[in-house]
Amino acid sequence: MPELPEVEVTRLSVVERLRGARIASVTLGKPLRWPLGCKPETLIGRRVADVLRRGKYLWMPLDDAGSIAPAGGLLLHLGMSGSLGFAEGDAAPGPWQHFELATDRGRLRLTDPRRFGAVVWGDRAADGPGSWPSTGRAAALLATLGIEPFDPAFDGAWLRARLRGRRVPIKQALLAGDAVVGVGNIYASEALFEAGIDPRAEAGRIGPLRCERLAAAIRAVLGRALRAGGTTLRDFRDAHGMNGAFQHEAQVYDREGQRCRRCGGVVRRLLQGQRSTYFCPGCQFR
DNA sequence: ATGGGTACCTGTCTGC
DNA sequence: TGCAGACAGGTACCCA
Repeated sequence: MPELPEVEVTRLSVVERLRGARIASVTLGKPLRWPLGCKPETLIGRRVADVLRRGKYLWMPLDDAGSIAPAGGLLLHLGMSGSLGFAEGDAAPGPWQHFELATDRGRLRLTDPRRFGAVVWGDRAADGPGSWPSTGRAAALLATLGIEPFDPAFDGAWLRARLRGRRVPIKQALLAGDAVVGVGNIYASEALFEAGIDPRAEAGRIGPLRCERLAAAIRAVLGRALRAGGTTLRDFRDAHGMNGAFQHEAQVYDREGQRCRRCGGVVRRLLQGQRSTYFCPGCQFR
């Protein structure tokens, strides 16, 4: 579900409350995608130092509280159907709430019906540079990620260099996340529409000018989605329970058979790598 | 190295 | 009404 805008909206909705919160207990429900990777007791008594985002991951570095335990934090992924929220009162966890971090600032819960999400302990060097995980699974998950789309270094030249030689369709290259992060199935279709590029175009054969347009389109679309509070197709909510509104702004996503808002042609759907792609044949070219 | 397919899991909707 | 099948925002992993 959540692509970069939804993850960032989620982050913004929890960061103030969690920053400085002291962990009192950890409760696990059904297994998520990966095991937590540490004993829950390891977390107790530590404070959440911050809530950061990298791609579609959230990273919560923990103060080590002067304990003998290793320095580290929690890496969260919302998968396809995950969302975060704070439990009200003493409500028992719902059937889809598989992780709870009880703190002195409230009880953070991950709700995730499909359980493609994850919460993973990440080690970081106690005196290492920065606060990101340095070893283990959490570090490995972050290691292959591409550039952040809002990084000033991300532009057409960067994109073109990362796509060079790749023969997969551009839509699939964007989803792979090793060139630029955060673009999922919705925003890949939307960005390609905005850039006027056919999703079937060979990634490595897109010229400099069109790469520039695509990089700009990715930033523009993600920015608009962020300002709209993300996209809520079904279950996405931020931690305040707010829906996103970008689905009303989508030009092609989930609009198969409807009129293109730009040219009046008919929006088409096709399958690429088992995922639906939406595009307008009248506005997008190879 | 790249690319294709499979797998994980559950809910919802469509069509027969 | 029941039921099978398709499909859903992600991505690691295995094999060619």
